[in-house]
Amino acid sequence: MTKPPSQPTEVELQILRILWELGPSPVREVHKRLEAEKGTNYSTTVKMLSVMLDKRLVKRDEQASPHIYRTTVSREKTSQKMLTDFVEKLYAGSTMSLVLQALSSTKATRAELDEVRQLLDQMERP
Amino acid sequence: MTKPPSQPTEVELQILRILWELGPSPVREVHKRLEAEKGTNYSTTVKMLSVMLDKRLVKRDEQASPHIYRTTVSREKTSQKMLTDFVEKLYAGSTMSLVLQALSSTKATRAELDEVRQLLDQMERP
DNA sequence: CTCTCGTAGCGAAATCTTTCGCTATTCCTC
DNA sequence: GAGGAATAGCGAAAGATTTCGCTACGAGAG
Repeated sequence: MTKPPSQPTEVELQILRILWELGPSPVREVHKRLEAEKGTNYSTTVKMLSVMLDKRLVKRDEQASPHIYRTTVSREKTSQKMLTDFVEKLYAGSTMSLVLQALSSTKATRAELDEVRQLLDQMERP
Repeated sequence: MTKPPSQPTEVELQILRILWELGPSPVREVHKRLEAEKGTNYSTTVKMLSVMLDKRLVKRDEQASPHIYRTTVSREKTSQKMLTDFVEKLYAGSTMSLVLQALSSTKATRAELDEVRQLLDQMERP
């Protein structure tokens, strides 16, 4: 229970994504989405949320009549952490390797490319 | 068994990494590394390799006296696939969002930045 | 007040992944 | 050839994650 908080699991991440998108919501709303994505039972959603509550991935307002769940972790922090982990596992920690691979395997509009260029320039003057 | 081939699991990936690094190797060699990383038993390594054999993640030469295992998937293909999946799950499929986040959260040398610039330029002329 | 429906909570089953004990089998070494 | 060490192979336990059935409670309708 008090382990080093590891990565969210598959379903946990799915739920986090739904909550990030919807904002604080009752189980019912989360369930609607989850069911649409994978056809699982309402009980499953309730249970998963309770598991996530234990892990402190979400918290809830029990005052509100249908309890309202909200994430305790931001999308940015979470994806940052997962990204770091991902880079560590697959690119031996080299973020640049990942960037190069990501870029070279995707199409991008002129505007997007410019945006990246701008960021690169910005990185050069601290 | 005949499911859509999903992502390699944690340990599977660890073993793939070892094999990518060492090249084709007997269990013993893989085990040395794995044990160093997480102190598991020799039997575990054998079993994991056999599971991975079932999943076609590795193949082996049974002629050679200690059997020789080798990956069936390249590091590039695999990381590409995992990257796509990752982007899908966390950035709603937008590779550019990932690139931006990755860049903005890392330090890079001048040379590395230039390398990225070069790639960007290249992407602009089809 | 009683019924019904939406909401909550659990425990336990199902699934997957990881780990290892025990048993062969092979192959040196003496 | 006998004994010992390295190599293989399983099946089953241990763990982790996901799923759901069944029960209970509370609020509003009749």
